[in-house]
Amino acid sequence: MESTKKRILKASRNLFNAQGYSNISIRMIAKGANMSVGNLNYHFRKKNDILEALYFEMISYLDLRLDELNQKNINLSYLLNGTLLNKRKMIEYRFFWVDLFFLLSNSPKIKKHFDARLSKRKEGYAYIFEKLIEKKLMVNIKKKIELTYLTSHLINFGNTWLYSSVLNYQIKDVQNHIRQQSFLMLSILLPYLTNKGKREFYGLFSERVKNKALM
Amino acid sequence: MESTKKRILKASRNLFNAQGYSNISIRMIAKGANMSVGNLNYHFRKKNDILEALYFEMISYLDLRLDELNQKNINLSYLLNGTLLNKRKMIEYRFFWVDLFFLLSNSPKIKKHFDARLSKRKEGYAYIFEKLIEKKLMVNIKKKIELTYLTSHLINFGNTWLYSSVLNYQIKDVQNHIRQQSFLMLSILLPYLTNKGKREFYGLFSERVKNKALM
DNA sequence: TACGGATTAGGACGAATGTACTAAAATCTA
DNA sequence: TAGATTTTAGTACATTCGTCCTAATCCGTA
Repeated sequence: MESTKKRILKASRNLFNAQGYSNISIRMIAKGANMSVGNLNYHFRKKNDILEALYFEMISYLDLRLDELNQKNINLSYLLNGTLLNKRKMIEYRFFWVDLFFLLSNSPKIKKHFDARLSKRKEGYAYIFEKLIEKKLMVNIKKKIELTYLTSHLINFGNTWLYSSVLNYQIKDVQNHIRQQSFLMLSILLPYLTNKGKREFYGLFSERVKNKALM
Repeated sequence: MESTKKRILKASRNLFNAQGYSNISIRMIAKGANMSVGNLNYHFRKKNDILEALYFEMISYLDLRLDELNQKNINLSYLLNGTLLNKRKMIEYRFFWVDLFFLLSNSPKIKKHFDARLSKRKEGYAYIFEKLIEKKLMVNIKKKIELTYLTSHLINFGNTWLYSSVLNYQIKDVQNHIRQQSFLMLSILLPYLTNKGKREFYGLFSERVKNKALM
């Protein structure tokens, strides 16, 4: 029972990632999961139910990380690792991030959760800034509008890096790509780091990528 | 003859913007343009032909601006105005930028042009940086990797700001939204501006938005 | 072993899609 | 005005889609 559902979700995810949600039919999923259409329909009455199950599979992981934020020791190394973990999970469900607008407008349930998550993410970044400034890793940004801009850029990057990726590159080495994109994300913060912060950033940088080309 | 094609394109654009390319059928377009399906099919044999016509309608405008870059006097005011113009055009064809990945994968012709455009855009930014540094509006970035990051952020923002917008906001006042997004885009450059550059930026800022809230 | 609910398969249904075809109408040209 | 070409409308076609329905099968339990 349980394993059949998992089997369906796994097949769906693979097919969605390969060809996009709209291009995959119920019949293709059934074939991919080695079962009949009727059986598939027994476990998931609507195609949308599969989408929602996959979304919450992914987002519960991301939410967990967001909720734990205030128990963690925030520094650039932690941020990099967190970003790597998030991006790894996102790329497992990349079909979603590549088609975000369409999928959100087709599922009010997902849309609702996604919207509520936005304000939590903003709070998360405010907390991160606070801690980085405390540790003298980040400069104290005086102008409030600059802080708002910075937050927007980080949030938008989180939503769109995969979308941008599929537009601009053919991703060959997934792990390497995730590393690149994580550094690219952190680089939004870079000009607002103190010298101490910048040293930490470039330390992580040379440690992680070493002799790998970044572009 | 010519005006019939225009009528079809206009109706298509409106419908695509309102409901998305995939959700609009040939029959709906025909109804929107006050003509029969048969007639529509006479002017555009494939639905894809409409998409391609719309794309080149939009992109030829953007390409024009890109090609003229080296004849222009580059400063922050020029950049802001250019960004405003581009965004205005993009929002007229917003269906495209909200569904970019899907549409690119469905039209090799568009995909090819889009890819070729990427390197031209990179060159454009390199030219802009050069001119801004010459005029002591921007600091000379020593680390090459930082310059690469900066370029990526600008290009990705250009591709995804509309995508982000529909995710996070309900756009009510279009003109105001375009202004906000243009400043948000310029703010990517902000930490790399000299004091002179920063003054120019905030000068434009207070001049343009005055008493309008930005967020 | 017999019963009953859970699971599976297969097919049917109605709706919608993009495109092709045909004939009528409108417009242009000589 | 007569003939030819372009434009228009209406319909047909084949396909695909998500979902529903029914009957067969499996499997744990009494």
